[in-house]
Amino acid sequence: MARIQTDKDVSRKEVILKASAKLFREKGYKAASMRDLAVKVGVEAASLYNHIRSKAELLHDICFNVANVFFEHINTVEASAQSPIEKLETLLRFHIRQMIENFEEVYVSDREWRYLVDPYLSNFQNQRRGYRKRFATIIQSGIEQGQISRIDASTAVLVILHAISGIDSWHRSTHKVSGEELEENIVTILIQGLKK
Amino acid sequence: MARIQTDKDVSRKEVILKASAKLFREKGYKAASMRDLAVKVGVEAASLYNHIRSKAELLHDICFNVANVFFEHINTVEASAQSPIEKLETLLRFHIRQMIENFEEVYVSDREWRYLVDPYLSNFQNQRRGYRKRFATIIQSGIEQGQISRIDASTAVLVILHAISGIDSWHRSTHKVSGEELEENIVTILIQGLKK
DNA sequence: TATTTTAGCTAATGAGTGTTATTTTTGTAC
DNA sequence: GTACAAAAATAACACTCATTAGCTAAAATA
Repeated sequence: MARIQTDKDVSRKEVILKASAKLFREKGYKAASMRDLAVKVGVEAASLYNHIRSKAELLHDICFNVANVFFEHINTVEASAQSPIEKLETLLRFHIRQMIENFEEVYVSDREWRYLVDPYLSNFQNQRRGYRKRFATIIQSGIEQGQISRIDASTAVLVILHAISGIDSWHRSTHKVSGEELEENIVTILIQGLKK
Repeated sequence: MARIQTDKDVSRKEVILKASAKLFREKGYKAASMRDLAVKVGVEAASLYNHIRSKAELLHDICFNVANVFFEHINTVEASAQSPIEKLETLLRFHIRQMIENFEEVYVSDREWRYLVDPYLSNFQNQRRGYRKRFATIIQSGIEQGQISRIDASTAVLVILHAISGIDSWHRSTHKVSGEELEENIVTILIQGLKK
């Protein structure tokens, strides 16, 4: 009988959550089975239910944990005294770093959220829409102040956010470029492209 | 007994293929069942097998049809007399237009290819790698000719290709921006960002 | 019209799914 | 060592899945 390993403050649920993020990223939420997860954790499938309520709960926790991190960050950015284009760069760099440092969770939250069930699904979609709107508002004020060239702000948001999600390919390929280099390259391409 | 509707030259398999692309885009390959597909086509699930070999075959056909279109296009671009940055713009515009006009198939090929099974999976991955390499080579020669600023070419490819996949959100949302506007916006952001 | 081919149906199969109730084992405090 | 709670295992459940077999009706061909 193999117990779930837990170092210090890490609860068994957190161990399962971490493993599920990796599994969902590798196979996709629907294709990942609780038996797969059990193997990763080193335990029988049914035993997982001593610590979690359902498979859906795992996805839910991953998605909303990630969403909260980004929401807290944009709060501080909006409250700061930076210029629009500086704010934009701060947001962009935060996204890139999150994608690198917290890869599995951010990736799952980005690609698998659609398998959330209501009411969490609608909730998540609303949050997502809200975030993008606030992002677009920053770009819009950059345009109005003449710092950013006259493009459709919401298109710019889509381009930026999806460009960042491209990091997954970098993450999987053999890391020929360092995280710092990657960050600088992306910032160069996207910020320069927006500057007037 | 309800027959599958076919206008003139469209075979019943093609009707099923089209419906499956839409279904796979909406629900994801794994979450989409043959019973779902049967409903969409207006027939019993088992009847589908008079025209197709398997669910896997549908995904395979979608992915490789799309891949072939892009391969043929990059062949003509490489053979053309355009400058690197013009080639880049041509490729970019083609991607955008394909994403708009051929949305379901391109989207599925982009997001669901990982559910292909070997040997098709490896095959597809190799093609994909090859395409990106050729894309990166064009950017690289643009850098060497001083048209494009000195960034990592393969990162630029990732940014561009993923930025385009962001169009799905536009496609789903209420089309507030026209296809042409969208194209111009994206080209502005990405090409200007690369120009020296 | 008679015959063959195509395309649909119903029914069933076996494998895999998330999850549960129940029982057994483990670690810990007295 | 005994008692107790936490965490594991076992076995089973009700479902869904892609796919096959066998049969029938409709369409195409002659």
